[in-house]
Formats: sequence, structure tokens, C-alpha cells
Amino acid sequence: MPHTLAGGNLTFNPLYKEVKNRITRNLIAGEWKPGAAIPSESRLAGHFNVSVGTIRKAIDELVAEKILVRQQGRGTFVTTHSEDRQLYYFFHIVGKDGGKEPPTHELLSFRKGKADSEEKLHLGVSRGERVFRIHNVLKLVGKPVVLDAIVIPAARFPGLTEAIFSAREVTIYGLYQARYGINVVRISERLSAAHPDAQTAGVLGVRVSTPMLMIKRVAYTYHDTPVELRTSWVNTEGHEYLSDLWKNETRKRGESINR
Amino acid sequence: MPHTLAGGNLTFNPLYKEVKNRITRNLIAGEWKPGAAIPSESRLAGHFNVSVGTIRKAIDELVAEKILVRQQGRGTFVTTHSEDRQLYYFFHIVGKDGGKEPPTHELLSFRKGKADSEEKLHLGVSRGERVFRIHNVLKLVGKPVVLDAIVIPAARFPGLTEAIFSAREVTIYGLYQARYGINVVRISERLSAAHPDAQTAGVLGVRVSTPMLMIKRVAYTYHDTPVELRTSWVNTEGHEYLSDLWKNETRKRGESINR
DNA sequence: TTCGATTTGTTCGTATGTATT
DNA sequence: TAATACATACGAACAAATCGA
Repeated sequence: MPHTLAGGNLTFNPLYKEVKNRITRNLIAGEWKPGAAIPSESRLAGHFNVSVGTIRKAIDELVAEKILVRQQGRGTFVTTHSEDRQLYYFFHIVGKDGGKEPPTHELLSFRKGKADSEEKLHLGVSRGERVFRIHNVLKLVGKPVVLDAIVIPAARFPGLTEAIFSAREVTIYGLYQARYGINVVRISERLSAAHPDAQTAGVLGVRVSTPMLMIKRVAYTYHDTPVELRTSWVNTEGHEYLSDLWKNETRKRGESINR
Repeated sequence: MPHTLAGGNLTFNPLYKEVKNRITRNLIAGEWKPGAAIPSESRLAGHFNVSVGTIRKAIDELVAEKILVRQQGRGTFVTTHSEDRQLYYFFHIVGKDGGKEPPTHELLSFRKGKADSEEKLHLGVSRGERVFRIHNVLKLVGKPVVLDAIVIPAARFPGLTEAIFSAREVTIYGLYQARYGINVVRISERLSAAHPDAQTAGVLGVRVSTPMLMIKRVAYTYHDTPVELRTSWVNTEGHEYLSDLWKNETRKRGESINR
């Protein structure tokens, strides 16, 4: 006999997967906003008519996907891109001499255009659909290090203007989140080495013969829906790209290891 | 009052963390070998004198870290580097035109040397300690694409010879695992773009003016112990480096989403 | 500062379902 | 078919962190 999830359950998924989907749908609908707490586990258990353990298992997965964060004694919250911790989660450029520095940004251009075939492929838009094209420079310790060419479908960002974009006080994903309720939860990046074109080299203050890191990123929101395509050129003379698979994810601060 | 984990528990960690540490120590000791099944959950529960739920929570984390894999109805197994699934987990080079191709390899050189300061830093060996230096070319569709310069501490690989290394029928990490019980469970990579030196360019069949991807990797075994330092040069004319954070990790095949 | 209510974290136990051998 | 092993789901109790009265 199938289960009795309040509201009906037409699939053959385990109960906790259904609960997870319902929670995700609430997040998509903007019912629970980034930074805010979702209802407590016991309340959700009552609401969905399942046990607390089932709720916990659903939330466990969403926490593992960094869509929610738990805080003992406080509650469970929707992940924000404006917090320091989350700010650097998708930012992989670090100084070769050590730590991560606070970046500053400068908007180079903000234009409207039509999606080309590559954008159609990766962004899931139809050919010729309106997109915003944004060029942004990222500076570390005052020096330009990364040039981003960002493409987003205009339909998802109604009313976005150059002024809004450049006046933001948070990260770009923080802007998507705060103003449009679009929560970037996963990125996929493809890296290669190449020589920059003259314009890119000029902006970043390098010669066109300098080998640079080129990154093509697709950013996704819930349910693996693509929302942004970004091509980055990185000057790796003083910085590098760090790929550190789940360092400090399962293990936390000050945990005894007793070998 | 602290808990009563059989054998004593001197720390203030949660029980399941202790259980996790004990299991990990058994893996380090080689008591449970890669590919083999560990005792069943109920048996472990009896052995450690804890509930099955606590065992499950410990194993959950080890599964998330890809140190163990579960198979319903069969048991829980120590992850192997020789299985196809696992083979590509640390291998991030893919063709620009799509899929991952089966790589072939060619050993270029195999020498003994002494650790320099960089190796001392990242490999956790003392200065001047004996290391093996191995140069290996990786070919995709017959063409050389990656040149690896591998450094490993000789003390951890007693009796390793060029013949053994080149005669391996599995991946390099599969060799470490099968012959020395060293299980690489995590890697950290730092990527930058650079021009190759003449020798590297020669081996990979490119000009020295070709921008290439340079990757510095540290491979770790249990408890974040470094075991290998590797510098790779990648020709990204036909291939690229894929960084796809936990795609398909939480979600499995054919799972209904019902938006 | 203390206390109590709330919320997540840990641990236990039980029952039942599903996959494998 | 039966035994075994993991997967799901339920419920209960207490610990630990947080927050406001």
C-alpha cells in the first residue's frame, strides 16, 4: 500500500523524497525566502503527516546540497548568497601566496541581445530569445584579475537595468536571489587555457601572448534549471583556480580524530 | 555521563563519530580491504555495542565521502579505484566534443630522488627524504593530451619498480590501492595557465607558445594524509577540465521530480 | 543572571519493505 | 523459498544550543 502524504502522493518515490520535492517546490514558489527560517521539523512533520525522522531525512539531503542550512537551537534556513560563508562557495580563485582576498568589481558594459546557438544549448532558451549581456571585471588587491562575460535570459530578470546591476551591494548571485528570487544552487565549469583577445588582454593589463585560464560556467537553480552562462578569463600570474572537492564538508571544526 | 562504546571512548565526540573513526582505523589497518564487504550493520552494532541507527549514521558519512559504497541486499563495500565508476571520479579531463574516452598511458621515466622544499611542504615528508619521480603520458584517442609528473614518498611504496608501475592493469591509484593498501580518497587541485617548457611541449606535440593548463594536485588518503604530489600539463586544444560539483550525487537514476 | 520554551542533534528501539544470493 | 542485508518509516527520550522573558 502506498503512503498517505497529506495532499496525495501519486509517485512511487519514498516518502522522504516526496517531502523533499514539496519543500523544494515551496522554495521555488518563493514561499520560504532566502535567509528566512522554514517551519520547524515537528511542524513540518505535522503538516505533511509524516514522522519527524522522515522530515529530517528530506532536510538532510537539502542540507547536503547546500540548499538549506541547519542551526541547532535556532532552526533551518534557506541558504543565502550574501553571507560570507556562502559568498565564496562558488568562487574558486585564490591568491598563489595563500588566502582569499575580498574582491571588488567594476561593470564594463550592460547590453541587451539575442541568444546565439551556444547560449540556446546551455541556457535552455529558444534561439533569438532576449538576453542580457554583461561584462564585469573582478579586482583582487586593486588589480584586475578576472573578466566575466555574463549572459542571462531577460525573461527571468524583468526590469533589470545597468544601474541596478552596478549598484548592488552583494555578489551577483546575491542580486539574482534578493531581487528575482533566483537561487543559484549548483555550477558546472569547463576550464581550458588560451590566449586572450586584444580587448580582454587590454582590460586585464596583460599581453595577448599571456596564457590565460578560460572558464565556461553554467549556473543552475533548483531542479537543475540553468539560469546563467558565464565566460571568465583569469590572469593566473598571481592567482589560481582551486578545486578542493568537499574539503571540510562532512568534517567540522575541532572534531577529534583519535587515530 | 559519556557513552559506553565497547573498548572505551575517551573523547567528547558523538557516538557515531567515534564509530566512524573506528571504522576508518580498520580501513587504514587494512583489516577491511578495498572491494571487500565490511561487516553488516547489525553485526557492527553488536560489535560496537550501539544501535543500528548509530552505525548507519557513521556509514552514511563514509558513503558521502566515497570511502564506502552501499548495495541494498548485498552489503557495504570499501571503495575501489579499479571499478569504472570510481575510475573517473578523480579524472576531470573530457573531450570538448562530449564524452569521456578510455585513456591509455605510457611511462616516460621512473627515477629515485630526494624531496625538495615544495614536496616537503605538500607531501608532509622531511627535506631530502627519498621519493619516486615518475613521468607518465596520458593519451586520449591515441593522441598525447596530459603529461603527469608524479612524486611519491619511497617509504610508503616499498619495492616499487619501473616494471611494476608500467605493468599495471589499472589506474595509478588502483595500483597504490591494490599493492600498497593506500586508498586515495580525496584530491585538491590548483589550476593555472602557462606556457610549457620545451620538453613538455615536445612530448605533447605542441609548440612552446601554446597556452596549456597546469594542474598541481595533492592526493590524500584517510585522515587527510597526503600521499602523492602530481603536476599535470594538459593540452586543452581538444579537451577541457570539468568541474561539476556533486552532479548526480544526492539524486539517483530515474527519480521522479513532479514539479 | 536565571529560567523556560523552542529547535535541532544524538541515540535508542521496532517494524516493515526491497534487493540479493 | 528462505536467509541476509540494506532502505524506509515510525516513535520516543534526552542532550545541546538559542533566545527572550
